Amino acid sequence: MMKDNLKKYLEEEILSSLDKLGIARREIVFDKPKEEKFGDYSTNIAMLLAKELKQPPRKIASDILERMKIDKAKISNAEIAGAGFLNFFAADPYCIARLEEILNEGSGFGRSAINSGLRANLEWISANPTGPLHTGHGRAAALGKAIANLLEWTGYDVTREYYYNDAGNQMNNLAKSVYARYMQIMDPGFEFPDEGYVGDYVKEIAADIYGRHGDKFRDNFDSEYFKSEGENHTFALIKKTLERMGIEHDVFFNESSLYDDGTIDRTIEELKSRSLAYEQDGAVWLRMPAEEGFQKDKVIVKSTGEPTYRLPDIAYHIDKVNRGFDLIVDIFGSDHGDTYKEVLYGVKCLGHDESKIKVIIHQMVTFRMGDESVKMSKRSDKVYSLDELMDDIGADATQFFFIMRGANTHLDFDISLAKERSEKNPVYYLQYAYARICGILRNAEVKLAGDSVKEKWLEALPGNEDEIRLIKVIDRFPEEVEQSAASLEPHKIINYLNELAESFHRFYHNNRVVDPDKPDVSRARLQLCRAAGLVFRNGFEIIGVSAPERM
RNA sequence: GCGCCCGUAGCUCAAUCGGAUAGAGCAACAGCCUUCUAAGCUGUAGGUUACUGGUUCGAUUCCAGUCGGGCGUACCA
Repeated sequence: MMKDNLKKYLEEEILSSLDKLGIARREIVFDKPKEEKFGDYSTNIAMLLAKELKQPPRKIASDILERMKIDKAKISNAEIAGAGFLNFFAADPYCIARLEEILNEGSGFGRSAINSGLRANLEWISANPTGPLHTGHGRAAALGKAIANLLEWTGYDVTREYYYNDAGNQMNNLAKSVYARYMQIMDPGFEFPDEGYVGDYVKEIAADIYGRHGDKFRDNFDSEYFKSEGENHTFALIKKTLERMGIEHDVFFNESSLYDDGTIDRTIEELKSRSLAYEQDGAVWLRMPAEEGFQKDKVIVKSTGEPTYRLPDIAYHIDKVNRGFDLIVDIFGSDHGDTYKEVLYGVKCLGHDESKIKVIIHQMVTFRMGDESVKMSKRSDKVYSLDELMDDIGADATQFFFIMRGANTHLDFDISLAKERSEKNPVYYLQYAYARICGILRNAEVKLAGDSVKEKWLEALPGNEDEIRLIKVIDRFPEEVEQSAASLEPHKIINYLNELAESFHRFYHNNRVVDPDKPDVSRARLQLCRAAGLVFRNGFEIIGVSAPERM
């Protein structure tokens, strides 16, 4: 890729300097300095060598620099600064020439092939069908959507997966809840179960059943029927919400399939035969050794004969490993922070490679409406659903807010703020920049009608400070995508897009793009705008928000 | 009690294997629209990176301890 040229070129030059100095080759790491005066690329190699060579870092830097052949067409300036940093400044003409390549790449600009040929599995949300998704699911939902995109942009073939369980107590509870609401239609005094699901959706399911079957089930609790009605209706709600968020899973993996094909039984036997599990008090316990950091053994099969969630989870992860993925990503809330370790341990001690499994633990989101905290429990009737959140602040802002911060930080989400002052919403800062670009292009169609881009349009670009800075930010997009994908942190893309918007807004403010008196400059700047717009569109696609052409 | 995570400007958060003067947005203050969208731009102010000690050329980052918050610590998921 062209964008690597400068870095690779500098790396080669430095390595060849090291050769001349008789210093062993090693990895040269370049940073993008925080401040412009420190250049576009910076390396601390001289400081790292100081101890080994027992020489002052600045002298080493000077030795290296003297032996480098600096091509002025690429690097306008190279200098030693601070404690011994080597700073390099990209030459303006070189940057400007990049524009043409970027525009040629088009919607592919930012994609890379570093992971092509590899397969990734991303499993997230995975809520059981006992109720609609609530705001507590939002962060994982939004993170997963963006991370799946990031992985695809670096070449992975991504399988988006949803794991669920439609058996067990929770579903029985849903069946009882639906039945109680059904009975209450005919007999308002009918008792509702203590632990029942109180959400309105349960009433709607009951009303639907009553509408179709009348009193057919009066005093006749067909648990399987009510369970299946509950599941179907609830899953429809969940999928509708996901669709609205722009999330589509490729695989819905039903936990019960692990029972049906005997996987669960085989897993138990294997654990027992390897003495990794034992029976006690009528239950089966998994040994959780203190050396691995565990506190005590855990039950994997209850004395009732029913497995706890850990056992199928272990079997499920082994299944994913066996499916041959090169990368397996799970996204959980911090309430699962301990249990995933147990699952990984189970996978490992049964002899499977757990190193391909990466677990993202996101911290809890604190929702509030002004000063009032918002509860998210499914068993409370004051649930704030993901749908309601999207109704209130829009799907874009919802997606954006959930991923704008690192997953591993506690997120404070003031819904009333996002509602009341949505025009102050950071997502609009980015989208507005894009809408502005579209506005300029529309204007150009009118004012510069009939003109087309010439072969040598680049020469007309004045190349002032605002333009050069904007180009440099645009050019960084591919490596930002790579880094963001490698660390599975979509918020980095948002930080980057923020920088892009800032550069663009400043450029826009100081430079008239469409000027019929200067058609060549206009066309050159239009191309710059197109390149910026391209990165916004591609960036929005990754983080999962829309690219509005008007606002 | 024990384990994991977090603690950075008034608020919400960044900070690229440990790097240069710790950065944005919001809120505050002062400016900028006869010009492609002012949902914008420019400037000012705002900090003992919770605290203490350690490791080193250099620590928000790594280590130990203390304090504060979140989540776990179920034969729930």
